Amino acid sequence: MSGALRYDKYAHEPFAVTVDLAVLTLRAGALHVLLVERGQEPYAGRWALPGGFLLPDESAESAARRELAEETGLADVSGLRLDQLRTYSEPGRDPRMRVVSVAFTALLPDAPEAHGGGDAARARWVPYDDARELAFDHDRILADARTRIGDRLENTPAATAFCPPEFTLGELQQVYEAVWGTPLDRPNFRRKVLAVPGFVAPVPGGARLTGGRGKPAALYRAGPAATLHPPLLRPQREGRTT
Amino acid sequence: MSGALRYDKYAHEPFAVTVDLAVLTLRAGALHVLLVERGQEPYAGRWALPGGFLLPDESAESAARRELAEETGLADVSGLRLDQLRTYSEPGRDPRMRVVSVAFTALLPDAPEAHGGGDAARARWVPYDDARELAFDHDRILADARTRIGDRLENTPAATAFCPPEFTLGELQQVYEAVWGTPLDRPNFRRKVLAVPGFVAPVPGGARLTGGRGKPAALYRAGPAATLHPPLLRPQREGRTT
DNA sequence: CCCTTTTATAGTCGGGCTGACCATAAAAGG
DNA sequence: CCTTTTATGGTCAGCCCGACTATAAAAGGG
Repeated sequence: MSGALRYDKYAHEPFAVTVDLAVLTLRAGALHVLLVERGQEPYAGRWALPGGFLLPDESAESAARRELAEETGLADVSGLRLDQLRTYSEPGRDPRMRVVSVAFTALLPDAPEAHGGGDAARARWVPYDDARELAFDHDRILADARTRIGDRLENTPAATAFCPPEFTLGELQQVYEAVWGTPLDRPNFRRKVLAVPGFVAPVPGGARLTGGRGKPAALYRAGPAATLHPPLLRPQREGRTT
Repeated sequence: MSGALRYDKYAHEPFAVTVDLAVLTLRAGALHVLLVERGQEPYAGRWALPGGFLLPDESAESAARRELAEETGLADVSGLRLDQLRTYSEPGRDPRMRVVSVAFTALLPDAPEAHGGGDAARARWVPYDDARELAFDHDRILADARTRIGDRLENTPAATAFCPPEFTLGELQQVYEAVWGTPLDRPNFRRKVLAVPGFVAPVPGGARLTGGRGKPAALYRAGPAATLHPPLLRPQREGRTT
């Protein structure tokens, strides 16, 4: 380590600060996560969440947005919503030195194929269940991200972030089913979604025809609500003591 | 700033990492927060949330627990639950240098008077509404903490953390009313609390007599549940577009 | 000592939401 | 033309909820 920082009357060791991103999308009805292949030690050749170091004059949110653009080549990063997940600071989570990492979640509609860029040797969308044995403590970060997203689906319109600008209620239901891992009753789901003011709004005149196999579904857009009242609670989670 | 850290092929500026604590309690039916008076610049003489720097070999959670013990002299810090709130990393939040701060919340039963220690010139319990114009961005952290705690009261037994080991349902209701800022109907509150499995359990044989003004209330202890099913939702929050 | 006040607790009742269904509509495919 | 598939509409009983009334058991005051 290089010199200690002088601050008040203490001498403080410096820390490296990074961001990690759990970027989730839905492909073919299954939850996928964006991973990059590490090019160097430690964990060379292992898959990891995209991320990187904070620059001297940017916030963690800015760094997360920059890294996302650099490592994935996504175009519309500016309009994308990033949510802080939590911060991981255990000593030893990076074998080389003290690294404190601020983790974020981001949700995308069905994704353009990612092309690795920046530090990442390669970038790929991986089915959530196949994303195991990641570098560092990224297994845990990813699990925390899924838990958090599942909770947010109950109280916020976050599910619409997985959908294109115009979507059917069937697509929205697929989001809930994929994230919660539970099948839902279609008529009841529709009734509850439409009962929440500001969750979704029908697009003025349209229905979707050519693609569908059955009766064409009505199209909706995300509504103005920031929170869902009443919430869309998951089916019976029993009271876990854990 | 002193030397930059060498990491991978980049040279990274070092950051100072701190923890800040929003420690809340209930006194006389009102929400109070633990504040310390700053002894030095910047913000000398201003009130601030307790906190401090991470040591080289401790996690943010460990640092938060240590700082809480040092600055308040509380005895039972080991059994106390700390929850990560979020991390604040905007450049300029500390006028001297880059400081990234991980904020925590902690909930206490009616509190032993805090005696300042460690860095803090003085430590005091301050009514939540009087805690304004704090140092740094602590106004915002404190507001975020209250929002978070309010949400947690809906889905977790967090409210019991404000109560002594044995408490009445009236005391528990005061917690909800103080945090949410809303009066609740007593019979309905009782019915809902008792309907949640594992939220509270009656203490084997007791009722509380001497202190009370009216009919003595039954005593309860916190139950084993980690989440509340069904949740105790706040009264009609309208769907805010914000 | 009685009566009022205060707090705890029990119960009631109608409306609304929920889950489990059943029914119908509108397309594609053979 | 008939089957399959998906979307959408409707029903119905049960539960939860908010609002409210009633009763019980203590303290306090005249």
